[in-house]
Amino acid sequence: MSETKERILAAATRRFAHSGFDGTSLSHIADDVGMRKPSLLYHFSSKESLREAVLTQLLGQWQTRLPDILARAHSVDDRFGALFDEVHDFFSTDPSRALLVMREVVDRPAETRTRLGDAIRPWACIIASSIEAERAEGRVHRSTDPEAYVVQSIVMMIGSVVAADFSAAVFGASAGPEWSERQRTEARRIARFSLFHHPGEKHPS
Amino acid sequence: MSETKERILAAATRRFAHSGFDGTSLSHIADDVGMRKPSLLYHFSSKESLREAVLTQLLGQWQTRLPDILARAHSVDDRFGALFDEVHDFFSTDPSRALLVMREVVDRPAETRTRLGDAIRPWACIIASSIEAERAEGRVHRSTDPEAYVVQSIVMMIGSVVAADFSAAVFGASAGPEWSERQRTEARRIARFSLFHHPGEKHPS
DNA sequence: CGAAAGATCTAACGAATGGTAGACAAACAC
DNA sequence: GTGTTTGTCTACCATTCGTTAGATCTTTCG
Repeated sequence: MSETKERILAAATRRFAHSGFDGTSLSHIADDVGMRKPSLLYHFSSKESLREAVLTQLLGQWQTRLPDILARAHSVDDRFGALFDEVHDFFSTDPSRALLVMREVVDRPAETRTRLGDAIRPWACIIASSIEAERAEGRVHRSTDPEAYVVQSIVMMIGSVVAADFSAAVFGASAGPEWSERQRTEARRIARFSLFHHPGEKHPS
Repeated sequence: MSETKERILAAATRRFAHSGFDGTSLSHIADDVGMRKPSLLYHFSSKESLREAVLTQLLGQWQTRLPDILARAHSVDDRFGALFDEVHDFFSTDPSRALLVMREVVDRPAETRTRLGDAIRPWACIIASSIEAERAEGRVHRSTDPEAYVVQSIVMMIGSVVAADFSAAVFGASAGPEWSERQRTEARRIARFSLFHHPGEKHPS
């Protein structure tokens, strides 16, 4: 892919994530790149094809990182923490990813069910059945619903990234890496404590 | 408010939630109500004022239900479960509410920080400090970050409603009340187990 | 050099959008 | 009855949007 196309794609990704597809005009993107609208359409034949390219790139990045994620989840001692951090990092290092996923889900439900669904289903099912196995052996809470648990975990990761600035304002905290880190830590703690049995640490005294 | 205005407001709420503000034209809303665009603008002077009215109504519904929520959270034995169910019900009984909140957060971050933030801050802080108190007395996990916990809980409730149809498709489940109920139950379980100490139920034998 | 290909530009088009002007009709006030 | 208010309409306007046509400039290649 030519360097120009990549710059257009980067600008479009940022704009679509930030303002939404309908809220972004080709002129906006063209301005970001430093060219005129028709020049942009020379590289991408239509606005729709630009959306396609943005989504394809996002899913590509996801598929590229998948092996790393699964490998680290098997090699490391703390499989759960490693898996959680990897997935969370994918979205938090570039919040545009979280915003794009969320916007696609709500703006184009039908298309997203197949396109995004197919990309997520494999490992979502693997993780769910893995949790189910642990549940059968009594290592995770008996009342756990593995599939619903996976959904809620993903929702927490994406949602907390998307709402980071807003949630910081609610509590009068300054939005930034510190607040994001608190969210990440708490999300991981919630995911872990709600899944595994923990020794009662009541009355630490 | 006149009955006509209410019908317009209802249609606008549905459209804004479903297709977004930018993705909705006044003609769409007018068609839903069964009138022409200028007639609609007779009741709401501009599209922006319509958005304002939709948001005001949503916040009004929230403020109206607040007393019930807090009252039930104090009268009932299971305060936590009652509070969770009340808030969750608010969004799940009318998913448009969840969609609208989310869209406002991502589409108009600056305005939302003050408008929505002011509406949520009071009780979010109350709950957070209430959790903090329980934490100090050792009734909730010591590692809990109360403010971050509240954020994650809200994110779970809103996010799982917004993504309900999509998540059902991922796991091949049929989207519907059954799937929603599984999500709600699991979200509540996650929120509860990650907050309170629980007796080890390992090896139930 | 000269032709071809690649990339960007200006100009414009058709469609859709938010909004306005003003006619028209029904309901109400006096 | 007559005037006024209320509500809906048709027609239109200005703007913006995605897209196309075609000229212009640059680079490549023989």
